[in-house]
Amino acid sequence: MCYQIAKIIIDVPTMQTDKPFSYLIPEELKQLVSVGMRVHVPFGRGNRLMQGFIVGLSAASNLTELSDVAELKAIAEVLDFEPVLNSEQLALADDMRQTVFSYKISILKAMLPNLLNSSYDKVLTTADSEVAKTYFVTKREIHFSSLDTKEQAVMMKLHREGRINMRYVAQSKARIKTEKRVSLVDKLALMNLAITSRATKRLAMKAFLETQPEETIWTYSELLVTFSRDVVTFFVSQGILRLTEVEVSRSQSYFDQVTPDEKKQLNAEQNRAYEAIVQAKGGTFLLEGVTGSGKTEVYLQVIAHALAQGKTAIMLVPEISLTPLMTNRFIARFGDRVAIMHSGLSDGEKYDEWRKIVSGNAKVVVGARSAIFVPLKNIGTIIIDEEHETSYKQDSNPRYHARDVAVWRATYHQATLVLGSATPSLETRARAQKEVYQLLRLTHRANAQAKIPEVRILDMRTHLNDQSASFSKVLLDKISEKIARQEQVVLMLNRRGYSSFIMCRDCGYVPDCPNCDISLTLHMDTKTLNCHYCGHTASIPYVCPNCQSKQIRYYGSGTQKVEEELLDLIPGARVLRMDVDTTKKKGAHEQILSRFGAGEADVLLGTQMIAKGLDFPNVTLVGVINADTALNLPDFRSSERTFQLLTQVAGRAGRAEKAGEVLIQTFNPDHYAIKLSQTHDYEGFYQHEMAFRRQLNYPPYFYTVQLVVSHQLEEEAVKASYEIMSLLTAQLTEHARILGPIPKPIARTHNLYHYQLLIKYRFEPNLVQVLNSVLEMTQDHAHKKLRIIIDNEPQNFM
DNA sequence: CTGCGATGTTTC
DNA sequence: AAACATCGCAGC
Repeated sequence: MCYQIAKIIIDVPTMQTDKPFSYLIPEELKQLVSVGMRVHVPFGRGNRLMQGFIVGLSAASNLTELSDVAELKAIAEVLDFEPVLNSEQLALADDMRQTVFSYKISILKAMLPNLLNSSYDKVLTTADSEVAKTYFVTKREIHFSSLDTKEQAVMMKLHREGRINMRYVAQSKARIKTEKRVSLVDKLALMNLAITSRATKRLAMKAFLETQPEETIWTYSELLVTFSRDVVTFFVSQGILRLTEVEVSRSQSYFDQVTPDEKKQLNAEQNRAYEAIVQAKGGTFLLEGVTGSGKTEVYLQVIAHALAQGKTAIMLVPEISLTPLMTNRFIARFGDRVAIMHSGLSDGEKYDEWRKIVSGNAKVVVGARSAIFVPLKNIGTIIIDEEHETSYKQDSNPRYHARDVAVWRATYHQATLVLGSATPSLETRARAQKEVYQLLRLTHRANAQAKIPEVRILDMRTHLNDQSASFSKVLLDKISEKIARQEQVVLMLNRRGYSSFIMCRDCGYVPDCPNCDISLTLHMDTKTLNCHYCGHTASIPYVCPNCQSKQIRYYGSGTQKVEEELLDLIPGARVLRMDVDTTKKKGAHEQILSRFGAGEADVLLGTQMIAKGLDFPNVTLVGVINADTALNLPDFRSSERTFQLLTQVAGRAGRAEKAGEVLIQTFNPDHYAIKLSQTHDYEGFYQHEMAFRRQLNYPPYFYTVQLVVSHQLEEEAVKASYEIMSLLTAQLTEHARILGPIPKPIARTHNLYHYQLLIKYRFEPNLVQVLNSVLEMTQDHAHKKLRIIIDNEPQNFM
């Protein structure tokens, strides 16, 4: 069969272009192309080159939609020797298009490492000698993207006048890793260089360089350890040092540092779960195991079993748990058959890991959400740890849930799917109840000496402490006691609703973002006020714009403030703080944890991020400063979140032979989410919460779809959301409930007003069709500038 | 009538 | 997304 025409999805994410376009396959490419490859094709009136994916091939005779084959344009370039998307991934994308309301191209791109996305540019040349003299002095060609907007405007004008030629280029991004090197090129100049005695840093570097022979080469980063960037730049500008970039390989070295380990003996419960999973031919399991019950060991052995069968495995963990500590357990067990996929990797490293998977060298993939798409063949098992984590749902397009993709892929491969958690999501637990999933329980800690910690709830209304807003006396005394016994303490601050800001002490003025309905966040590192939604920055005022007072005070983040208070109350306590501020730098997260593990601090104070997976035997006290801040959020899952968080963090205490204690401070001691976490009673919580969900028709009894309508003008947003609501009411069955439209909790961001609608339904055969008609409606003439987001099973309502 | 900016249309 | 077409309006 000789195919002449390729169906191609173009890299333009709009409704109108969300369909395959037909292109001729030039004779010389006929042997090269196949489905799943990337190509560059001329697109649109200007024939600019765009990347596309071949999703189908056909003979010319099958072409019915166009009258003349000659009207088709031809593929310009084939980018791959082998398809980058296999048939499974293409089929998955087809199905996801039906459930995830996002464009096909966005779904396809989500499946691939970023490096495989082309970058686009225009190259300018000129035959006009006058233009050449003014603009093309140093080079014959100019890359459009290298110009600033003013210059770009000039070039556009010259192009319109026909004095400049424009050529489109599209490029698959560079795959070469480089490293900056610094070499000493002119020692003579160094000797003659006069530096004033006040420039001590420069003098220090000069003195150092004088001891080095000419032609010495350092890596840039190595020099930066001792000298600041400014100083190095100074010597470069003097022509004494030269900066160069060299290619280096991204070879993985992380396997060498890990000592291999052997499988551990499973206890009776673990073994029962293991046997149930490996005996099964496919199907989904819910592994509900208390914190510390050894779920990971079960996962490891399930994976080992799959490998022994010649199959492969995907292991998903939440991004935040994807630490070297965690991945090393997999590397220790499976060696270089493991590929790691997480956001900390550079695009190049991700690409290398992806290559390792495509080539078949990796058999086990450990990664965060997006790792669910990896092109492993012959998958035997997929495991999702901490399956209740909301980070498995992507909160930007394409809004897929990794759990749903996992179910699809497990079915495709007839693989077993294991969902593990100490506190499963209600949706999952309910499916286990209905025996859609098979429920397996681990009720004991794997380490027989480790006991489930004792939890005390402190009613902050009766434990108020005049010395401190954050700490009750009971908690303070306990912390001091533990420090005295040289044991360690983990303190968690439920951060939601806290961030640093500035406020006028006299009139209470708090600066807010001009584009969004939210106050600006203080960033001490840049000394600016930033908006977390739209990125707007403003400088810190010295004088209150409202009352001209100079009494402007800085309010630190919750953790910062609590740290200050703690140091005030227990002088000499060694505290490590872990929050967004202290973990911004790459590797900072691990560094803090390893310092704490090494006993360099008595107290680890942090936000939610310390609730997961930490395993420090010397931690005997866990304190929760404010258990309830998430409880009052306008989200029907707030109780579930609170219960999960408290249970997770309580699990950090008493991991070894020393008994652990947990103290939870709260203003809502009678709330069931808090009370039931005291007894680690997940099943009790499940029953209670299910009754609540049933009463209010929330998931898992009902499915939900959220629609968010945004427009610059509030009345337009309101108008459109009412139109959508009437469309929905007319087309859905009378069993569907439509809530709203109501303004979003943060009603305005990016200068757009947001209104939301929530559809709750149990069975709506036409739902996909109806929602697509909503999408079409919003593309209408009358609805320009209207933005709409359709979120199937939303996880966040903020 | 010319020249532009804003707005709309189309992309195999 | 971005080029190109079209519309409408200011300036002569």
